[in-house]
Amino acid sequence: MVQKKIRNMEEFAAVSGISRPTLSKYFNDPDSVRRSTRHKIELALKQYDYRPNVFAVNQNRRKTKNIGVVVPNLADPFFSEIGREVELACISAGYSPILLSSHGNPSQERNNLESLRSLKPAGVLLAPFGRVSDHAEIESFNKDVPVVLFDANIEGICEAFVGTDNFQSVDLIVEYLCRSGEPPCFFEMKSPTNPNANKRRQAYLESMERHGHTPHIFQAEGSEWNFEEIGSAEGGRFLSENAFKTNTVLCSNDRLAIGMLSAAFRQGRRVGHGEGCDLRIAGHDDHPFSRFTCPSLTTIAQDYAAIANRAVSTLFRILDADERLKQREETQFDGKLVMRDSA
Amino acid sequence: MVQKKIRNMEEFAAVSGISRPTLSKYFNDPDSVRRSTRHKIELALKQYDYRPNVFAVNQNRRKTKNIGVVVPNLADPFFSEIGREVELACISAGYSPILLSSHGNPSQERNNLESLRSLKPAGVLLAPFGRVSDHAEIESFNKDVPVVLFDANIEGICEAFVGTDNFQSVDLIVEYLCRSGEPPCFFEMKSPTNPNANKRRQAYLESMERHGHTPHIFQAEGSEWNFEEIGSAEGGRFLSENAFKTNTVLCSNDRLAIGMLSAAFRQGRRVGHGEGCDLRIAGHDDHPFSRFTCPSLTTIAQDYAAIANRAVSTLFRILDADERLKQREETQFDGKLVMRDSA
DNA sequence: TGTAATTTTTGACGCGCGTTAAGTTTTAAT
DNA sequence: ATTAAAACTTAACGCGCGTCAAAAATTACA
Repeated sequence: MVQKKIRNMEEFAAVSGISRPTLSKYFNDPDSVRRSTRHKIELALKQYDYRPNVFAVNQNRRKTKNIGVVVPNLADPFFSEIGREVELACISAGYSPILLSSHGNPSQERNNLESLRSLKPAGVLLAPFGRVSDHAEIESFNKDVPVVLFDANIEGICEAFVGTDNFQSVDLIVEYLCRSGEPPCFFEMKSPTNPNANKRRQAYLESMERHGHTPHIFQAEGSEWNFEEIGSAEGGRFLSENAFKTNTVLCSNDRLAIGMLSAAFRQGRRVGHGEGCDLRIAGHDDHPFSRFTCPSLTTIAQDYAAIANRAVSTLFRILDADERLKQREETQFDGKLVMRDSA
Repeated sequence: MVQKKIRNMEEFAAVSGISRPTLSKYFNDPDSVRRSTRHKIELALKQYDYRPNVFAVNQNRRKTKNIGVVVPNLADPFFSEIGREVELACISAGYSPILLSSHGNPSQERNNLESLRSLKPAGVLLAPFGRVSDHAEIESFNKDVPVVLFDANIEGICEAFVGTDNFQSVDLIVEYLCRSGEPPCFFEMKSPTNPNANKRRQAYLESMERHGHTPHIFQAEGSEWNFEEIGSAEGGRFLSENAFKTNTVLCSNDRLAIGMLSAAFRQGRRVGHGEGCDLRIAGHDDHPFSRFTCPSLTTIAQDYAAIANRAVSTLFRILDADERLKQREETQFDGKLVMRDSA
């Protein structure tokens, strides 16, 4: 069944017996044509595999069916996971996601937005760096294309933010740690670019106060993305110097915790809450590898799927209504405590 | 300095004093115009930030400046690393990489190639699943768009393949393990889809024979992408049953090894080559997390950058010459032994 | 300074599709 | 059967740029 190759919509109109404007309507929205013509078209589509030329289609449209998805670093499994969820949600809504990683480089974030501009996306889902992001650029971008932030919030910018409630989640694990042993110290990066890190520190301070304990914060030098390395080197240093005031350390995120666990192992420390253990380490994020650390890492699980879906649905609400939200929305999902062996 | 917004090349021609066809030539290849006009254009570009409309540009071109990059699973750090290297190499060559992940799903690999078709890419860099890839589809795709395979080879298909020489790398680590202790058993998935896995098994068999030892292969059930889980569950079972014939296990890849290390830890086994250790575990790939396992993982490092750069340069050689290679090329880089604490 | 080679300009057509306006057919309802 | 609404067809224009041919301008070289 060798069919004549269809070169354009004109030719497809000829073989399908449907006029070109109607076909154009159909490809724009299959439900916008009469049921019977839709059947005719789809029958013809099976015989002759024709697809509208993507570039010609988008040339005239002011908005495309593209959704930009920008994450700070795909090498971080957290973002590859949530990026995937977001991608899937976009596809099932009939949009084409374009996933861009900023490779841990804030200036790349600007580049990515810049390239997205020329792709005329209908909307953008952005997980920003935070403090080091180009706020002005993002704000200006949002004027042209609706942007929904996820994971990391930038106060007052863009249409909406979807993430995890760090105050709830940190309080949850602090409460658990206090209840089940010595109150935790807090281990983090010295100058985190990520706003979540700042919130977690704040949440730790408030939570400790609420539970009537003295907070102890330990900060690691370094500003790169190699958190494991930093957790291992700096966390290991604190450990070997016996700097921590209690036998329990809450790390600002799992990657730091993974590094610290490796340092603890090297130093022969017994980590965990069981018999013969003298150190407890906990994290935050439920990193895909946290189940396989030694010992497995007690942490907070963020609801990846919920965050991704809410971010996407919020964006689509804007796109469907074809107007911006009356008011900026912030959604924060609860984290869940994942009790494993390390604390 | 509020400049009039430029809407198209016509208007930019007006304000820059250069004719539209010359501008078109310039944007196609800046070196194709006279030096002085190039300067004029670039001067004007700084004043009025104009960019050619991507869609209009690509509508008429049969080939675009897009390069498709397809990897089986971005959630695997190996692929996010190598994907990044490939992206950077494309950008520095003036192309626009489009990174697509198949999310561990072979049928998604076909979908990705299908979507790429409509983007008329100049070339594609594909890390295929291997056995479960749609060979016919890939071969047919390669007829329209030159494809260079990397990481995983499919015999005789596409223009070229770039990867690691598994026979060299496995021999290297087998030799090391034999020299420094008991000869290794081999732990792998029962029905790996990845051709590298099969080569590594074969390489293990040959290497053991060469060194005069009896090979022992242990295979885990399961066919998913959660290698750590499988390594932990199945590898842990073999460990607890004392199934391994020697005290040394070479895992087919680091992710299996990471899982097995966690199982060994749970069982209280002392892993390593030092005093008081009764088990050695080694991996392959130098996964980003292998430095932070407990103990740190002895493994084989693949030369990510070399593979990525060679794959990209091979593709560009085809694009520049505008003709296919006379003969299919295969390049295999040597792996390097990374000695850490686990073996 | 003259001539040839190179580069640019002018003018025009085409790509494939979105979109509109006016006319025609089909459908649903009276 | 009558009528209005809904859906479709026909014809045509425009989008922004690639590309071509012929004419004009610039450069290189002797």
